[in-house]
Amino acid sequence: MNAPQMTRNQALVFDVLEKAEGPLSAYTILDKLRDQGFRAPLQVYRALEKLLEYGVVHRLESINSFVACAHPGEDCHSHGIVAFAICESCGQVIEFHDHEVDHRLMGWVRSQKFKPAKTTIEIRGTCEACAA
Amino acid sequence: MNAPQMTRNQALVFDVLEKAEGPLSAYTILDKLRDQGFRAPLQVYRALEKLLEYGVVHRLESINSFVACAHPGEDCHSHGIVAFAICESCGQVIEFHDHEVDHRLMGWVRSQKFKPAKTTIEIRGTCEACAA
DNA sequence: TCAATTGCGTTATGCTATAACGTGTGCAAT
DNA sequence: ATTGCACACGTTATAGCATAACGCAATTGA
Ligand SMILES: [Zn+2]
Ligand SMILES: [Zn+2]
Ligand SMILES: [Zn+2]
Ligand SMILES: [Zn+2]
Repeated sequence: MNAPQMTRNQALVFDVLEKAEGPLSAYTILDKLRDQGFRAPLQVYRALEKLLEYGVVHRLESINSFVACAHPGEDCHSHGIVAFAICESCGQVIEFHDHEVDHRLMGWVRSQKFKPAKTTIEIRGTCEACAA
Repeated sequence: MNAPQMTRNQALVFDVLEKAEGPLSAYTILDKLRDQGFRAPLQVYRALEKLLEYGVVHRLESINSFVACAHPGEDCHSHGIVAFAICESCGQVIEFHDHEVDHRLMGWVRSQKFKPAKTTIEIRGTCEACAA
């Protein structure tokens, strides 16, 4: 999925996510866009839905938050499963990919004749900087 | 974490999960336990919190639901990262483990000096029986 | 022009999860 | 026995996350 042309709302939401230090919840995004005329959650969720489709934003299932893709231009859909390490102390997120992990999971999936649609890999813990 | 002795509420919640065909939300569990005297979400969430500690229940982050461990007696904490394949059609969940995946992820984590606390691997898609 | 599609705004609602307070019970130290 | 603590429990209220349903406006393509 390639981004055709972002609408105003999509661009505003994406901009907020790109400039953020870490992942943001939909309601946090909403608050940051009140001055630009955002009034309701749906404005954010509808924009996010498209940005997820375009592959320029990722959803972190384990913390109900969203983050801009760390590999712009590479088209995350093409480089396999995306994994995230989430620091529960500072909120920083590291996005990475591991082809061997993809390979093992897809092997298992094949062996079960399971048809994967969306795969989530999220490691929550403490980043190096935050380590005690 | 080994289960010392379940309280009444914990046993009721666990029983519901064990007898269920698939994962259940906290509120669905609540509804199923109204006849046993459950009135409020906290009764369910508090029981779930303990059951998760004991390792006899897993939380599926991507669908905000809970499922009884498919490998009773093995102590899921001991056999590494737990992964789930979730059929979005019939709701069935397959719990599995792959040491190579663990190994790769833990290798990455070490290389980043990231300290993992809890890792989520969830594959949403369609199971063999539900395939078109 | 007409119909279909898409984005948008608004209101209302539903689902998920926790805060805060108080009660009762079991158990150990004094 | 009394005191203090830990823990489970019950209840009410609130916070946080997400979508349904309606109507309007702009775009596009037949
Ligand atoms: Zn990405
Ligand atoms: Zn950190
Ligand atoms: Zn398990
Ligand atoms: Zn199925």
